Amino acid sequence: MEVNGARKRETYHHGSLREELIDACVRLIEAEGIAAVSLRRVAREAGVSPGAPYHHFPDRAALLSAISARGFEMLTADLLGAIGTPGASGADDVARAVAAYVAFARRRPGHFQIMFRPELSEPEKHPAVQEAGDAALQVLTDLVDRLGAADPQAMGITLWALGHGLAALTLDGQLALKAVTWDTDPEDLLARTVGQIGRSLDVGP
Amino acid sequence: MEVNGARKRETYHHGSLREELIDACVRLIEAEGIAAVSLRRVAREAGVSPGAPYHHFPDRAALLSAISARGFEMLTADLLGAIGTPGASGADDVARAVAAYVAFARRRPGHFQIMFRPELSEPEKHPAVQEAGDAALQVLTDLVDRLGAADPQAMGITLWALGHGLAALTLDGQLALKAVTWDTDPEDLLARTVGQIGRSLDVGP
DNA sequence: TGTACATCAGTGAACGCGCGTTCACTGATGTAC
DNA sequence: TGTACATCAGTGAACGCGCGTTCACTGATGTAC
Repeated sequence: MEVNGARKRETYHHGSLREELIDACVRLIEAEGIAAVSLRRVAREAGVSPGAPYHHFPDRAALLSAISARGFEMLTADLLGAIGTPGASGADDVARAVAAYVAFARRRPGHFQIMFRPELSEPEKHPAVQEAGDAALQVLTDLVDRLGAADPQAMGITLWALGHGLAALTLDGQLALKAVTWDTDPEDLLARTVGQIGRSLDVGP
Repeated sequence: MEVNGARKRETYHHGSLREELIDACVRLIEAEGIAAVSLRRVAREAGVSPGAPYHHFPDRAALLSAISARGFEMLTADLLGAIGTPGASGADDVARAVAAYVAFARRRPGHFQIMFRPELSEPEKHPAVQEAGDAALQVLTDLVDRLGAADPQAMGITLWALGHGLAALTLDGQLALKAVTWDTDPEDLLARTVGQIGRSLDVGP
């Protein structure tokens, strides 16, 4: 029944139920897909009763938007880490940023899926999500700005779209399907594509 | 209650309920978002009883995958139309294809959202969806192949990711949010980005 | 250290709801003669 | 043209289910004195 990690507590109070609910929700998406997510199910996975989450989140959307905001923060950190290498060229950094974006989506598919399903997390009610999303994009626009792009906003959006599109197609399984059609290895196809982007995208100046 | 077009029939038989269900579902997503979609609701919008759809689709996923397949077919047609202009340069065609992809997503947001939510349409049960998706991508790889790309597969995926990422960010409202942050016009930001892509993406040879 | 008491964080039963799907049925339509 | 009959495409009630959320409750914990 439970996906993972749901064992009896020996104390009445959980101690860190808020964190545990977040973890359980992410685990659940990764194991059974986003369609399996409900507050009741997440509570069950965390080993508590259906009402317990309401002591930590006002409603379902609040849990999901907490996950979303944290996801954007982690993405920001990953992007910053990827482009920090000293001595790397501009093209290197662009390819690294795109690769980091895709890697994030693969390593944290649960977060990633919630981040881009606004109908679930109702971000209009949770400004922290939007701020965290802004910060992630800011990393990309700062990068292309530093590289002398003529229109850093447009170039930043381009990078974001590239990373996002590649990540979405990978997670959806579309990339794997094409790999089958072309009788090639999906990992190799992805690596070639990221490499291609680094070589053929001219950021400027 | 009903979103649109749901009026009393004067005949007992509908005549074209299959088409009407598809239309009603697309209309519903566009009006209330994908979270509002259920078979019962779609039937209500179409003005028939909850059991009626089962004379036309074996289950809910079959309706959604019919929409998905049709969406991919329309996308393929749009892409072919966009790059058919005689005398256009390679860079023109690349920008045109990306613009057409985004335009499709905006003109048919209902279709687009279903096409890329495989957990709803269960494409593994409906091979027609995958074939239609393959055909759409084929247009892009054929294009870059014609332009002499060194690795048409990688370049085709790159174009797809660009179009897809831009479309997804636009539909999610992320692009509009950034436009607010930057105090600029979303339409202008999108147009600049598409133009940027045409100028800075070097397809080869 | 002990005790009274407020507060916190759980339980579990209950609510009303809409869902996907099934089924016996019936009205409308098409076909054979 | 009329009639018998098969088939098609609806109806509407019913099924069991899981959902989000509420609520009175209770066990555990923290604090003041």
